[in-house]
Amino acid sequence: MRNAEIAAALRELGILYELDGADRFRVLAYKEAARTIAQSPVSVEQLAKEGRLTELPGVGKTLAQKVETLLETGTIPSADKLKAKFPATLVEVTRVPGLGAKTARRIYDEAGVENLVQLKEAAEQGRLSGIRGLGPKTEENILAALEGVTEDGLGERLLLSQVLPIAEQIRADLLELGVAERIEIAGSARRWAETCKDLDLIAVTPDPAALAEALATHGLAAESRRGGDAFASVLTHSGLKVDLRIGPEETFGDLLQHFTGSAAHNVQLRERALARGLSVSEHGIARVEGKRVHKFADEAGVYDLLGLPFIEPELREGRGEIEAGDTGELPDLVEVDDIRGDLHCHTTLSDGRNSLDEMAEAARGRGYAYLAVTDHSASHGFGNHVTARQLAKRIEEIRAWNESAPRGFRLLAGSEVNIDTDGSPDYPDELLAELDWVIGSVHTSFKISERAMTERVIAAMEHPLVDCIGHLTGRLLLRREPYAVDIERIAEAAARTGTMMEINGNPNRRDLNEGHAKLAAEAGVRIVCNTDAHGTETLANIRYSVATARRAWLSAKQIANTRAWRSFAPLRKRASR
DNA sequence: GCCGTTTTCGGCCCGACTGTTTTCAGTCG
Repeated sequence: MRNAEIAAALRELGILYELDGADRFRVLAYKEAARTIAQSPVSVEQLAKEGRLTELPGVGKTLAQKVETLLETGTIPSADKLKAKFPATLVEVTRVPGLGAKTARRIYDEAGVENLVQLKEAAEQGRLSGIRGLGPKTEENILAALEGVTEDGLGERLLLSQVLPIAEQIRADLLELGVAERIEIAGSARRWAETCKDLDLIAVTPDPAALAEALATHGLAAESRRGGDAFASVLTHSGLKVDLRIGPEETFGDLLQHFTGSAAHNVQLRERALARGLSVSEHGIARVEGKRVHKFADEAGVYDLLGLPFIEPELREGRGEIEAGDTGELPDLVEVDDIRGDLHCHTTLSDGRNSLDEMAEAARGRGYAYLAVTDHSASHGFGNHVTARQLAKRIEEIRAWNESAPRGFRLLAGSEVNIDTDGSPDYPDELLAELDWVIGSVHTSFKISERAMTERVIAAMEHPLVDCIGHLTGRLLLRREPYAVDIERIAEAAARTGTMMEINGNPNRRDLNEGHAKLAAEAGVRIVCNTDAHGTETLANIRYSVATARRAWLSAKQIANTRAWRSFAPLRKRASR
C-alpha cells in the first residue's frame, strides 16, 4: 500500500470521527498524521514491517496500530464501525467549500442528505433553510459551490509554472502603475511548492481602492470576486484565484510571514512563541501578558524576536526547520546563480525545437560553462529516436564545435538512453564510451512491480557508462502517478556506484522530488540540477530544479553541477574507468 | 490522539469572515 493511500484512509477516518462529533484535537491528530505519512519519502508500509511507525512525528501507539491493521486487513475497524453508523458518502459532503463536518452532520440528521446529489436537490428545494444555523444565503452558497465541483473532485490545483508567471506579471504591472509601494508574492508560490491552489499577494499602498481597482481591471483577470480596504480577489482567465491583501508598511513583515505559511510552519512557530510568552499573528507579536505589540516591516524581525535566524520560504513546511534554526543547523541553500552548466537537454536531432547551435548559444547566454546535449536514444518510442550512426555523427559535430568554441564554454556529447526492463542501456558500450555524459532514464514499461523497477534502476546504475539517472519516478504532476521505487535501496546503490541522480526541472516533473532528493543527498549521492529543456526558452526551468533542491534542504556543495568543468569532470563515473 | 527545557496529565495557533444570530458557531487559510 502506498503512502498516499494510507494517508487517505487516516484522513477519511479523521473526518468520520469529526462527523461523529469527536474531540477536535483528536480529529486534528488524524489529519496531522495523514500529512506526515503523505510526505514521507520512504515507504510507510516498510516502516510498519520494521515496527518503526512511531518514529513518524504525530504517530503514536494508537495510530501506529491502526495503520498496521490497515496494512494487514485492508480496512480499519473503527472506520467500519462509523460507516455503519452513518453513510460514508457524508465525507464527500464535507469537501464542499463552506461546509464542514458539523454542518454536514446536521444536514444529514435533519434533512436526510447523504451525498452530493441529495445535497443539491435539498438546496434547490429550499429544504435546508429550516435547519438551525442555516438560511437562504447558505443554500445559495452551497449551490454555487457545487457548480465548482468537477469530475475530478473539488479544489483543483495548478502547476507552479502556471501560477508563477501570472504572479510575476501582475506584480510587475501593479508596481509599474504606481498604485502600490510594495507587492510580494506569498503563499505556496513563494515557497516554490509543486502545485498551488491559489495565489496570495501582499501589498502596501496609500490608496487601497485604486489598487483593488487596478487588480480587478488587470488584463489577466476574468472576474472580480470581491474587494475592500484590506482585500481584493479576482479569478483569472486560466481559473486561478488571486487574493491580494493590503496592509500597513509597519506590519508588512508580519503579514508576509503569515501569508507565506505553510500552515504547519506557522502552527509550530506560534507554539514556540507561546512557550516564550508571545503570541504571533499577522498583526505582529504580542506579549501574552501585557500590551506591547512588536510590529515588523521586515520578515527577518519576526524570526529574530522568536530567537530564530531567517528561515528561507522553501524550508517553511514544518519539517524540522524551526528546530534546525534553533540549533544553528539550517542549510546554506543552493541558488540558481550557483549552477554552472545544464546536463540534460534536447535538440532537433530528437524531439527538441532548437538546433545544436541555438541551444549552445542560449546556454552560453545564461552564463553557463558547459551544456550536455542529451538527445533520446535508439529505442525512444515516439518516432524521434537517434540511431547509433546518427549519434556517432553528432559526437563528431560536437567535437568540431568545441574546436572553435568561445573560451570558457564547452558542449558535452551526451545521450539520454533508455533503461530496458533488464536495466541495460540501449546503445552498445563502445558508443557510450565515446560520449562525455550519459543519463539513463526509464521511458517504457512503467507498470512493473516496485521490486522489479528498483532492480531495473539499480542494474542501470551498476553499468560503468551510465553517469546519471534521469527523472527517477517518471511522474507527471497532476497527470501521472510516479512509479513505485524503493528510494532507500536506490540511493544506497547510487552512492556505492558513484552514479549521480538528477532533479529534473521540467515543472511537470520536479523529479527527484524534494523528499527523494533529501534522502539521496543524505545517503551521499551527488545530485545534479537539470532542465530537460526541449527548447532554448525552457533552459530557464532550472529555477524549478533549484527550487526542489532548496526544498530538499540542499546546499551548493551537494549539487555537482555547481562546480566548474574541471572539478565536475572527474566526478563522472566514466572518469574513473 | 499526541506529546513533554514548566507537564505522563492537561494542554494542544490565530484571526477574519460569514451567516446566522441578539452573542456566536462554523469554516477557512
